[in-house]
Amino acid sequence: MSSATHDRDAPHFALEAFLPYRLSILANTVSNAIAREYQGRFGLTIPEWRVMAVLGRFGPDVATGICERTAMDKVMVSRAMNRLIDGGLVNRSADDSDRRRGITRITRKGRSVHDKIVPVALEHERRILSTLTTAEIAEFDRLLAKLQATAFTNG
Amino acid sequence: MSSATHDRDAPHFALEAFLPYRLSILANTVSNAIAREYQGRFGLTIPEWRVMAVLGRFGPDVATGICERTAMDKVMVSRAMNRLIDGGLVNRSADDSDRRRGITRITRKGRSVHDKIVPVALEHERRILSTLTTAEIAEFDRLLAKLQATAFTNG
DNA sequence: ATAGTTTTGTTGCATATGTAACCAATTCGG
DNA sequence: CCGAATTGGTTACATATGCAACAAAACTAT
Repeated sequence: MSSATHDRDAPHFALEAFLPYRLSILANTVSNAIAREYQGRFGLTIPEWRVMAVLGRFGPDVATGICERTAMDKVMVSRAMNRLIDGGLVNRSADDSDRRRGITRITRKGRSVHDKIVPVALEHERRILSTLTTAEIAEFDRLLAKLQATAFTNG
Repeated sequence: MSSATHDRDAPHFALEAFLPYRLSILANTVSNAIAREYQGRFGLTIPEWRVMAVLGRFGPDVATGICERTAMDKVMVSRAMNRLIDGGLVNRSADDSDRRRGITRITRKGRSVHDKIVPVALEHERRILSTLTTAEIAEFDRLLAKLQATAFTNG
């Protein structure tokens, strides 16, 4: 039978139910909202914020270390760090024992910005998750981790 | 006490546990894998594929309609459609009752490509979800929908 | 020592994407 | 009807991003 959906023996495909599509939409919606907020209130992009978050938590590190902890490639990290240096939020000094490496550390100003963003970020997360019960949050967390593990394995 | 994590009274923030970060990583991992596959096997980008999917399912439509059904903005849709026209997968004819509107329809060639991609897409989705049980898939689906609903509301 | 390889990070180029300006067709208000 | 606002879609420009080539430093192994 010929229905409103235009299929003559065609395989049926519903984009709006397709997991990669839905994941992409949700992640982009969330990311864009956060990006606008960080940009507006702190003048930071998301890559910059990720670098700040890692430096703020783990202390001085080299670009390669930041790459691993942020899942960003080295080009993105390099550019984000250079913008942060321009803004005076971090500084970099050569590692004397290996002068290819530049050790980046957060500045006092950077620490101050970092400490202002963290509560905003956590509040944002809380707001997103506020639609779920505690049990649902835990479950979503668990499923996300499971998916992430296999996504990386296959990719 | 001063631990390995570099915090002196600083708010603690764990990037790897931050939901927006995790969502972004997972969505990008999945999207990139799919994008490579569609590009390699069918020469389509993801925006192009979304347009094809909607035309294939709902039949001829105008760009504005495609925008709504794909959650892409009109610039992206315009560009994707023009590339599809260049490739001969869709064609466009002016709507005589409103000559601003261009009605896009899938061609025979486009339909053939569409019908080849759909099983590949579904198989990809199946593989991603293969780590979850049926019940978990249903639950993840439900939670995703809940999150999506509020994300759009707030955003 | 020294040539070849690996590591670290940057730069160049090509592509992707969003915002805003824009053009053309249509509708709306009087 | 006619000028103003609206709508459908494209183009221009500014950014963002990924890949590959690169330069410099440091290893490796003879």
